[in-house]
Amino acid sequence: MPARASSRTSESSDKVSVICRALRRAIIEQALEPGAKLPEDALGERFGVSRTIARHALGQLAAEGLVELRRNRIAVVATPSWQEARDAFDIRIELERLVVRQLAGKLTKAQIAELNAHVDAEDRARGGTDAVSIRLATEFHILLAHMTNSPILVRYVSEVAYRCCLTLSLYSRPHSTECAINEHRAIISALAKGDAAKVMELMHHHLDSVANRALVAPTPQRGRDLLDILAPYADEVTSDRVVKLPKIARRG
Amino acid sequence: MPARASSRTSESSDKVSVICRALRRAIIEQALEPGAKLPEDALGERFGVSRTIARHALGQLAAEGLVELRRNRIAVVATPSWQEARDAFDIRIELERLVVRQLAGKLTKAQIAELNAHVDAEDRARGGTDAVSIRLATEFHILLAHMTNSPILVRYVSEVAYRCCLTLSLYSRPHSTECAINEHRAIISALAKGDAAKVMELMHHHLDSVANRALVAPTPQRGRDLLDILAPYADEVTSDRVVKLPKIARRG
DNA sequence: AGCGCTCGAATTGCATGCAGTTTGGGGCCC
DNA sequence: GGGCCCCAAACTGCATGCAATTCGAGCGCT
Repeated sequence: MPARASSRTSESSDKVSVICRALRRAIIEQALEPGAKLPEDALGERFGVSRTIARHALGQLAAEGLVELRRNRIAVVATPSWQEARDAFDIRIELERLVVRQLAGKLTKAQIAELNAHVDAEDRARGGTDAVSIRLATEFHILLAHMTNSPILVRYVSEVAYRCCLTLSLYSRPHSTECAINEHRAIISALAKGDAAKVMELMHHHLDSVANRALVAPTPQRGRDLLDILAPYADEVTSDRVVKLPKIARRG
Repeated sequence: MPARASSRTSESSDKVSVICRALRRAIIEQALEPGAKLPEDALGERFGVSRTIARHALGQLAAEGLVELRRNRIAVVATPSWQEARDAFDIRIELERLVVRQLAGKLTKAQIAELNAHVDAEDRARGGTDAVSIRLATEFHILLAHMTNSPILVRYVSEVAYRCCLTLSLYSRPHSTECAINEHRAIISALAKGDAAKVMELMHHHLDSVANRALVAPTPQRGRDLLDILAPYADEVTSDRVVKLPKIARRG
């Protein structure tokens, strides 16, 4: 059985979804950096909708972990901690091993062609900006997930992949896409051969090496992170006894 | 290292979150059955808020997969297909294996006591309704996830566990909680011993057996599912050429 | 100059109103 | 009697308005 029927994965075509998609893309391409402010008015005006819609979109993005929402405060692009980034990658590894396990030996010729075409596109994009390369690499993984025809799996892989994208932009240095592309090709060929164990191992190694290249060290908190450093220590105060930190961290 | 600092997992205390929690619970306790209608007005009135808020809550729940939202139509409690249920369990197995792998040998005495206390509560609830038993069993798994202190993992495990809860209520028969409780105890003791491989195996078997007990067969589509049966066949039409099905399926 | 304080502008939280769509029931025709 | 159509009621999609809160620039004090 090559595939189940394709299924509507919510996210239809109402205005909220459109804005979500636009923002998601802007975030993973780093047009919007982590910490960037997202006022409802501004979004609404930019996309030609009311605050209500913009607000709703921010809610969805927050549920996906791409945006941070604090009561009465301007929404900002999420700034995952190093630990959260590591957690995301750990989850991603398990999910994507599941993806390729389900897919091994089950792909049609057309699907394999589609995957190869995508990697070709990645190849062509090597001259372009890092952001586009990263986006394409991420979309390769999402394309794989789609081929399982499991809407739930698609959703989780997409979400966690986007989150990883986000952390890459935070903690990663230059980023060599070369080997990633080769690894993608290796995965495709192992999938075609139908060697489930092999392809799971390849995927595991692929993601692990991406993670390790990116999340180099428990990074001595570069930049804005003073608040994060202090957060654990302030964590025992009850939520109403909020510690008013002195103004240290500059804001985006 | 027993634990990282506890972290705010969104879902603070605004009205939207309150409604989400209430509905979530109502759904997993089957007070609201799959297919039940959720009109914005009614929710708003019941919870003393405006439609805006109710609507937003429904949006969140839809993102979690507990509610189905179709444009211009009343929201309904999700009715996962058998295949979706199976997919959810597959994902859940991988995620929870990750949970116990991270937890094995890392739990404090206090945490083990907390787990045991929870299972005791499950035990005491055996006389009560099925719905409560199922909820408690689910909450055991979520409690485990919390102990990893990985907010992302907590979120995914919670979501997928709730989804499984929902499918249990759809496809499962009487449900014997006995063995589940014993399996929970076995997992706790293996966690305490720190045998990661063993506990992963236990968790895998536990969830697999719950799934198999529940999702007995590719169920010959009992009840409402005529539309689902036909869906794949209608799937090649483009979205504007919608096939108008004759009025067959009665609605909730 | 540096620090804190205050107050207007910016922004969010939420309710309400209006327009467009869906729903379902009653009447009409066969 | 059964099927079809039409229409009012129900409901959603979305914008706007108002109150409450936060933000941040400027002012005065040290």
